[in-house]
Amino acid sequence: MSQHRHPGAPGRAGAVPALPDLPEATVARLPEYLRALHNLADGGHETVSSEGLSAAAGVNSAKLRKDLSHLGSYGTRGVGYDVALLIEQIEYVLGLTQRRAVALVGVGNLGHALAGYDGFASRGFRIAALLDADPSRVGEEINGLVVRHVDELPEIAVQESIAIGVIATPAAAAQRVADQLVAVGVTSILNFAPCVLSVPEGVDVRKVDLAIELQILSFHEHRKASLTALPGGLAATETQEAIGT
Amino acid sequence: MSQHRHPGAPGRAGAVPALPDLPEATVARLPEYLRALHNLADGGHETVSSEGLSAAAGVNSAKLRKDLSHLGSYGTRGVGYDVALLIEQIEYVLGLTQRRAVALVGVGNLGHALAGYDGFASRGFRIAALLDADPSRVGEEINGLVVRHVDELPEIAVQESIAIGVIATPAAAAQRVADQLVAVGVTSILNFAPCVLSVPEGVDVRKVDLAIELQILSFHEHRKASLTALPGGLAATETQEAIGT
DNA sequence: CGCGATTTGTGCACGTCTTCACAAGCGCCT
DNA sequence: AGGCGCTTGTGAAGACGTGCACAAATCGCG
Repeated sequence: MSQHRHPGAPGRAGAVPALPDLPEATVARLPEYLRALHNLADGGHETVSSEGLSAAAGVNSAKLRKDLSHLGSYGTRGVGYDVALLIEQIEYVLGLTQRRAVALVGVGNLGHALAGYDGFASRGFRIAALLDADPSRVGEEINGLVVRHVDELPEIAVQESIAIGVIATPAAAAQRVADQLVAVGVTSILNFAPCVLSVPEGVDVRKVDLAIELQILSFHEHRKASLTALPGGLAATETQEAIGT
Repeated sequence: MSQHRHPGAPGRAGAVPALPDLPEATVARLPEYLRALHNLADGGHETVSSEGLSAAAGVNSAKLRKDLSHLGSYGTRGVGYDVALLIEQIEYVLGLTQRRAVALVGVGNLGHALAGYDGFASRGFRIAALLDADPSRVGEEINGLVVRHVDELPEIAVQESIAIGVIATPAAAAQRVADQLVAVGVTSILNFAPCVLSVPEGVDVRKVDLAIELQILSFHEHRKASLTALPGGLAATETQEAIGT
């Protein structure tokens, strides 16, 4: 594919490709850059400036340049970044060069939607298994996959090389599922259940709580309301989403 | 007792009490504290120490105390925090004393699930309208609500006092929907579409992108794999990923 | 009534993240 | 070849967030 140098993917047999030690904040933005870059590539752009890309990703351009500089020097001064090369680099760093297998546990309301969400497949992931603890749900077919019982996890994990577990169960069941996932060697968990998971060191958990997002918005609504009600108190406190057009 | 002013004393109906100026990081954690507090209250606890609450919320206890101190002084040294009082205070600050009406736009795969998610109702929100641009979806009934066409938004917004808009449409439609929401006065948007929204100043947008969460986990998987490959080389799972040449 | 056990609230130091501003590098045009 | 305009990459400064460690406050008990 590329005759470009691969600083992140050296051919040295046995050597570990030195992953740059990226700041967490940068890691969290890379997927956004990646999405913007794919859009640009689809639009026929071959290069893009930090200004252009940062606008497409909704961030400050200096921040974007600093983020990218952590990956190495893939831009050309006076020109910008090669879109295809940058996509390749970010995908490599994010570990998306291999399609990771995801096990989704909990096929209720939300789980159903996640199972049918094609954004996973289109961005480097493969839902390899649907699991549920409820026997009445086992056997159901969703999107071409048959729901299996969560106790089958050990065999499935080996068979499918599960890399990531997604928990979409009720809160009460989440910790137990997390324990089961950890037991079969899963070290990355995405938790949609509204509860705190306790996992051993070395296991990464990310949490998505839909109600929390609304509550944060509610705070800002409340705050905006109280500000406009105050006489002469129009504080210019911007939030982070000022994306000019 | 302290003669502290109670910024959130819910007794005062007319005047809007000055909201403390909270750090964003604190605001983002308050909902988590609130959830933990509700659990404690259900469990019969009347008071809780910062140590106990922080464990239940999965954070450092010093951080918790600092967060709460921003709300005012609602703890008692030597005792802890009054659970009921703290719930009341946090709910007040987050603006949850009134049940906010949410309009959900996009009743596809994900939208369906969100419409049926009872976590919204149980945490202070009311899904007041389901909207879609697709005429073939209009009229469908989900969870007791009938899907209406998105062009009816203006009337619905007034009728239902919509406070928050949730966008669960495909990315291509999201900006248009956002514009429509802003046009009817919505100033808080939760966006599930994988794209950047451009909105006028004063409108808050929060974004939830499920694939991005997985990609962040993927990075850490990738990183862990490259690290464990260092000593002795047990990385049978991921060695093939460093195909460079 | 005073003392010790307990827990909050916070000053301080440290690390991370953001943003500005600009030198260095690159390509194009004359 | 040389100059000019454009863009990257980065040093430095400041804002923000975190966590330790401890004084101040409170309760219970003898």
